[in-house]
Amino acid sequence: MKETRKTIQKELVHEAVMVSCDHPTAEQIYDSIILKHPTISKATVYRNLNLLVEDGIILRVRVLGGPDHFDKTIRPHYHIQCRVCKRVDDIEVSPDLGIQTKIINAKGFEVDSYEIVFTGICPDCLEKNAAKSSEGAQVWN
Amino acid sequence: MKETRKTIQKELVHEAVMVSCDHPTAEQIYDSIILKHPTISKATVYRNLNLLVEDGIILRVRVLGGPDHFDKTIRPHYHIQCRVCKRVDDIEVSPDLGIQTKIINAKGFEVDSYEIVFTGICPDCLEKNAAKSSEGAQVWN
DNA sequence: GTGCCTGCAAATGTTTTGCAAACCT
DNA sequence: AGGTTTGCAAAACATTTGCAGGCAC
Repeated sequence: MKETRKTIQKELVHEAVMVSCDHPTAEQIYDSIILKHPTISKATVYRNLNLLVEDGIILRVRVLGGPDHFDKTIRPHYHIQCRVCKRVDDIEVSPDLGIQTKIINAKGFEVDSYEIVFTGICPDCLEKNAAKSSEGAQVWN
Repeated sequence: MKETRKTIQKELVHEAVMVSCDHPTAEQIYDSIILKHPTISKATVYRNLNLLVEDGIILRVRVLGGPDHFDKTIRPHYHIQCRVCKRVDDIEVSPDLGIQTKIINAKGFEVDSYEIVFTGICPDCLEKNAAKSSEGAQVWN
């Protein structure tokens, strides 16, 4: 059994994720910590995020083609990323998808999990586009 | 309308994807081409893969936490990645998941797409583990 | 001949790692 | 004291980009 020590840095990283309302990236977590504790290094933030994920205290949200985000909510749920501003948010699917691994023809694979990442446009960016397009500008395609 | 020229390199990249039985990464495509055409550069492989994806000739398969894979099969389908050897394979889901974007409570997001990536263990790695564990070794947890 | 495409090297962005010093228990 | 953790810098990894020369049309 590996010993785990309590350090200020570990506490700060944990706190930063717990306090966040969105789903911050390692970079954003680093930026928020450095305001109060300017000597912390980015490597330490990454190391502690990995420890917290391993211990099941926080969730790693991988998105396609960008940095990982982190989530204080452990309960199983899905995520959506805005394709304009890259923000990640939780998503509830109703009714539950109920993907049964046994109904999957997996070519002999033993399926243990799946992840769904939705892509869309967030309310803020929808609104910004509505404003912009009324003056003839096309913000995205 | 942007002109598109026919080049040997473009042809080689296209061919390499079409000939593959698995779902190669850019690196693997580069490795296979360089055997017959040793002067091609990796940047050219990446550039041509991007062009082929843009033109809808091949599919980019993004997996979580690793390099992109490429797929000659355009028909919509899902993918599974072996968490041991990282191999990607096609997967058929029956019945169709039928995720309706309108039944999703998306917190005001306009949902336009989703991707599902399954994770599991491929037949080859299952077999290898069976052999190893009979002699007391644990290959993975 | 125009200008897209290539090869090379360097840059980018994200994350990990080697190492010596500092810290926790 | 002994082993962990930190901070820093450098490496690792996947991919993109700037540029000068080459090739397609």
